[in-house]
Amino acid sequence: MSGKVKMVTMRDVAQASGFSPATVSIVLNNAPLARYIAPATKKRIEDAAKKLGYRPNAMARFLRSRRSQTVGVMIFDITDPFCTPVLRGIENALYQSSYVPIFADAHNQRTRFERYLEMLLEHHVEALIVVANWLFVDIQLLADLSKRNITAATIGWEVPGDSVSSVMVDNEAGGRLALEHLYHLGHRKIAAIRGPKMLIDSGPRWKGIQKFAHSVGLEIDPSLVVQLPDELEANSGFEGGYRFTEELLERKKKFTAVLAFDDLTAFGAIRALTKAGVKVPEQCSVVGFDDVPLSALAAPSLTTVRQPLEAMGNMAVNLVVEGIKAGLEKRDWSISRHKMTPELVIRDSTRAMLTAADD
Amino acid sequence: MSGKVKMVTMRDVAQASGFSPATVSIVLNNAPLARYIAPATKKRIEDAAKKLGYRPNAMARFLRSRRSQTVGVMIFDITDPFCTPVLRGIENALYQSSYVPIFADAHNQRTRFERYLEMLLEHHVEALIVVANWLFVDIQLLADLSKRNITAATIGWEVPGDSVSSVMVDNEAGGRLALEHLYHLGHRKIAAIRGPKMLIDSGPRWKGIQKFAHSVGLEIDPSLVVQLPDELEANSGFEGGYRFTEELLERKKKFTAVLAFDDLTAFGAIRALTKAGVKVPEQCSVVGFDDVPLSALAAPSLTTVRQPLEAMGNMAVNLVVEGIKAGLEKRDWSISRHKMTPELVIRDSTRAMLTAADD
DNA sequence: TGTCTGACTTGAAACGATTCAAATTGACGG
DNA sequence: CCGTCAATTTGAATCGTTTCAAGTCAGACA
Repeated sequence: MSGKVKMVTMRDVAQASGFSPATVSIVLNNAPLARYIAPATKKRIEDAAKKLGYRPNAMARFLRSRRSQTVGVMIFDITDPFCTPVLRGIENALYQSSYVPIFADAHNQRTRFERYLEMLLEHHVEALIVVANWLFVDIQLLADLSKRNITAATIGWEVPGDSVSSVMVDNEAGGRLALEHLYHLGHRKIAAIRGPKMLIDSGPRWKGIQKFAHSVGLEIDPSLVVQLPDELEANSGFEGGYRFTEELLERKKKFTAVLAFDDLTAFGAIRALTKAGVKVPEQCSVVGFDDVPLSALAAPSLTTVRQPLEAMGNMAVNLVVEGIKAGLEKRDWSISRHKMTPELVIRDSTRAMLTAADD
Repeated sequence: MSGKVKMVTMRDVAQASGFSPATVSIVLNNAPLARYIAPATKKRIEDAAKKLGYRPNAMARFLRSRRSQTVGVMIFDITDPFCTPVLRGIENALYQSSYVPIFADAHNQRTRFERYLEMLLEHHVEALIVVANWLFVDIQLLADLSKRNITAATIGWEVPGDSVSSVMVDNEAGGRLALEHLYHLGHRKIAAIRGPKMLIDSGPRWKGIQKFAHSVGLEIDPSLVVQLPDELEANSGFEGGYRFTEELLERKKKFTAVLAFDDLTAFGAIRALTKAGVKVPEQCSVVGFDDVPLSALAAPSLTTVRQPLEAMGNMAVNLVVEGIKAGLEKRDWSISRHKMTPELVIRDSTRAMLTAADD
């Protein structure tokens, strides 16, 4: 149908401008040597390039310069609403740095993770960013990357050793914020749905809660505490929240607030409460964690502890870009672990206790 | 830190196995010529490759064979919940075909779209898939792609001309399903929030509604119909739904159901109704369109017309993969336009009219 | 013995860019 | 008129694969 358009190569630009390919390369890339090129020459070359519609061939460029302008972005499950803002943050920061993201979604499966890793390596990504929030697969493989001089960063997870940078929220501070909020609203009988043991976030988040409770002399009734099981189903948070809230209700112990492990869990809890005829927030407050996008839209909108997801994506990119630069300049460089500060977002799912209440 | 690991090239495999690079290439790619290679040779080469941990260099391969194993995926706004399932569908299908997606998010901005297009071309993607649901940017540029022999497909939008395939939902059928449902529940005073004029979906969806109304002799009161403005804000659907429902309520005309343009609009409507003290679904039913992931989780969960989003992503990939194949074999090939059938998903935001009602 | 078949393998030329060491040029001081 | 120097520009090698036309070689056949 269409007459195959011949690709415009650097040769063509050289011919058109009357200089050699070497010069063209130097000018168009603004290489160090460009300092010595006469301004008139530069102009002629640039004009020729524009007129011909020259577009550098990223592949050919890589072959010589070892730079693919490409970064692997491995998401463990794009279906999880947590991931979208993070991805946005990553994408945006990469765009600023003129890198192009190669997208991989592991679907929470180890084999898929491995195969994608393989593919990313074949495509010679200059760095790898892994978003691994709700994840039950070990990612030790990442440690090997540093051997190949590929900088890597994880978001929402940490890899032991000193070869992978990471960006996480300060879970302990977040846990504290959540309980503090309920406490100040006057709640004392507080149920809690803890995160699965295997999740890295669960521990610190709970610790923050306990610390605050202790600091104000609040006792958390163990019979009002449940823990999500280790599962890797998508949306298992919602299901879990629903099921365990039902269980809490069946125990017939009174509570006026629920501290959910994350937003999805919170939605599950709200659903269970509503179904049981308990009005949120009138009769029971619920607070989540993460502030995934739908939390603002849901009815009632969710009070939650916000992770700065987009900023975390940004941060991870900045880290690996620094790593890439260091590698190029053969500078020393060491990984870093970032803890971002969470923020309480107050919406409609929590409410102050009526004066009548307490004990 | 780490001792730079030398890359294993095909040369190394050749040396190790005692054959020439040419033979190695033929064997490892299972090229046509492999028919003539002795089985013993194949085995030795494959063993050597495995032992050395050989990994083909995608870039070098491209340079010669013109195959990048790469497909561009341009999303107009990943923040829109509509996009996630589509992306999942695309990713999954590409993975099956051993293509790697290069991810681009236009943020609904023309300049960004153009720049990304440029970058994708530099990376020599073999095809391009564009997800463009809530989009106010013209994508005529896509037509140029066919000149470069790059097959393209759009999801949720159509490009005039015969150079770009497309996958859309059958909006007219969907509109019909929505109204039909409300009608069968006994609703007669139905408010409608139409989509923005510039959106390609708005027209057909409304047409489906009107056709059904006409077929059962239902009159849709024009004073109960509003139309969303042309805006490109993220979540403008939610805002719009909220604002226009408030407006409808102010008009003091009674209605028992709302036909929202899409799910986000529906959530906005529900929020406005709830705020005004109108209970959903007890006093007013609301039906959406799309079935974005959060529709199942929200409270009340949303009755909606489902677009098979993941399948649409799949479909688009199949189309472009066929296009790529045809191009390689120099076969003729022409684009196609697919209309997927929508499906009514009944959840908790709609309810049958009480007998007392009507007129 | 010489030639002819297959049946396998391979040499060498691309592909499009980058990178230095080296070439060219013109001017200038001696 | 020559040597030197600074200011520009370039030749040619190289990156790792793929691709055919062409090579090798053992045995079969005349």
